[in-house]
Amino acid sequence: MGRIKTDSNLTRKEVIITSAAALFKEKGFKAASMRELAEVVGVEAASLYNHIHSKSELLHIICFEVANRYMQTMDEIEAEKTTSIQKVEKLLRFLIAGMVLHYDEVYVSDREWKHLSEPYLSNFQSQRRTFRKRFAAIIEQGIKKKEIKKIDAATAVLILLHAVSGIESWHRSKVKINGLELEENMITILVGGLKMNR
Amino acid sequence: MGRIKTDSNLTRKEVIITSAAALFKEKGFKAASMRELAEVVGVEAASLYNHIHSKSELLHIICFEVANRYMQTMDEIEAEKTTSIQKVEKLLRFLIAGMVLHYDEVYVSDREWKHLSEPYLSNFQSQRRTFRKRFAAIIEQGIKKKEIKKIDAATAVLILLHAVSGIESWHRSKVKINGLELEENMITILVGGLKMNR
DNA sequence: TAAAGCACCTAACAAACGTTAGTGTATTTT
DNA sequence: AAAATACACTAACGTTTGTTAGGTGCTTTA
Repeated sequence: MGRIKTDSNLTRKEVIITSAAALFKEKGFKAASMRELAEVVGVEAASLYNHIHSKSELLHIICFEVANRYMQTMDEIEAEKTTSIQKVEKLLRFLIAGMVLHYDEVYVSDREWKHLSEPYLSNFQSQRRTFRKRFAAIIEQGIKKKEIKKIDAATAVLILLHAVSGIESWHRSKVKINGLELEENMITILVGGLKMNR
Repeated sequence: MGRIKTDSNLTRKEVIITSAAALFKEKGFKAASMRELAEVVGVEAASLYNHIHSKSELLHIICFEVANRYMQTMDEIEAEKTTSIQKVEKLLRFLIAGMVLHYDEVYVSDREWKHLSEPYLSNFQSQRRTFRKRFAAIIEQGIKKKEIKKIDAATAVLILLHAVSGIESWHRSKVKINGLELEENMITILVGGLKMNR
C-alpha cells in the first residue's frame, strides 16, 4: 500500500484523527476497529501506530478539541456587555454552527465521551459540568432581570443543549432545509420559549 | 451459583432484559459483555443462553418495546379531537413521562439502535421515520390553523424529541428537581416556543 | 416415586480485538 | 552520496468476545 495522503497541509496524524471522528460517529467508538480505520486511510493497522499512541488517544484528542472550543467561546460571550437573552442567542448560534461545521467531532464528543479513560474522563466531565453551570448562570441572570421566564435554569440548559444536538438527525436526512434556515428555526423556537411574554 | 431470582412475577427472561437495558445504558451495547450481564443477574455467562438466543436479541427486544409503545400512543393521540397544540402537549407529556419511567429502555433504544442487525435495523428506522412524520403533520396542522408559529415542522420535531431525551442528564444529576416540576418546565419552554404570540 | 424438562454448571471454540516487534524502503537531511 | 529519519510492511502476541457442547442437579408433572 501507499502512504497516507495528506491533502492540503494536514499532518498524517490529523488525517487519521479526522477519519477516526467520521468512523467513530458512524459505528461508535467501541464498534469501530483500528483495522477499519487503517483501511479508510489506506494503510495497514499496525502502521497507524507510527503516528498515534493508541485508539483511546484518538478519542480524547477529538473530545478535548471540542471541549476547548466550547470553553473558549463561553469565555468570550460571558465577557460581552449584552443582555442575557442576547448571550443565550449567541451561544446557541455558536453551538448550532459548530454542529453544522464540525459535525463528526461534536457528535463523537457528545455521544462517546463515556469511553474516555482516566484521567481524561474525569477532566472531560468536569469541563462539561462547568460549561453547563456557566450557561445556567446566564439564564438565571436573565430571569432576575425579567428578560426570561421564571423557569428552572438547569432544565432550560439541558433542553437547549440537547435540542441543538438534534441536528444530528437533520444531518442524516435527505430533504434538509439549508443551514441558515435551520438556525433561524431553532432560535425562533428555543429563544421564543424562554422569552418573557409581553 | 444460585439461579436467577425473579422478584414479583417476572420471568427470568424479563429479568435478563431489564438488567441488559441498565447495562447497555451504562456501558453502551458494544462495550457491555455477556459475562458482565451474567454477573449482574448472578449466573455464568453460558447460562443466559437457556433464556435468550443472542446478545442482539436483547437489543432488539428493548428497542421494539419502546418503539411499539410510541406508535400506540401516537395512534391514540392522533385520534383525539383536540387542537394541535393540545396534541403536541400531550405527546410531550407522554414522552417525558416515558423517559422518567422507563429510563433505561428509552435511553438504549435512543442511542444504541444503530447496533441492531437486519432486518430489525431497517424496520426500526422505518418506524422512527414514520413517528416523526406523523408528529410533524400535527405541527403543520397547527401552523395552518394559526395555533403554531410559522416554522419548519420537521425541525421543530427534531428539537422537541431531542430536548426530551435531555432528561438523561437530569437523571444523572444529584440536585434534581422533581419529575413533575421538570415536566412543567419543559412544557413551558417547548410549547411556549411553538405557540403563536398574541 | 419415576419421568420430564428446566436451569444451571464447566470447558472450550473460533473470531476479532488492540498493540508490539522486527524489518525493509522511501524520503529528507547533512 | 551517505546518513538519518520517517513511514510502511508482515507476523504474531495475549486478551476478550459471543456462543456451543455436554453434563449435573433441582423442580415440576404424571
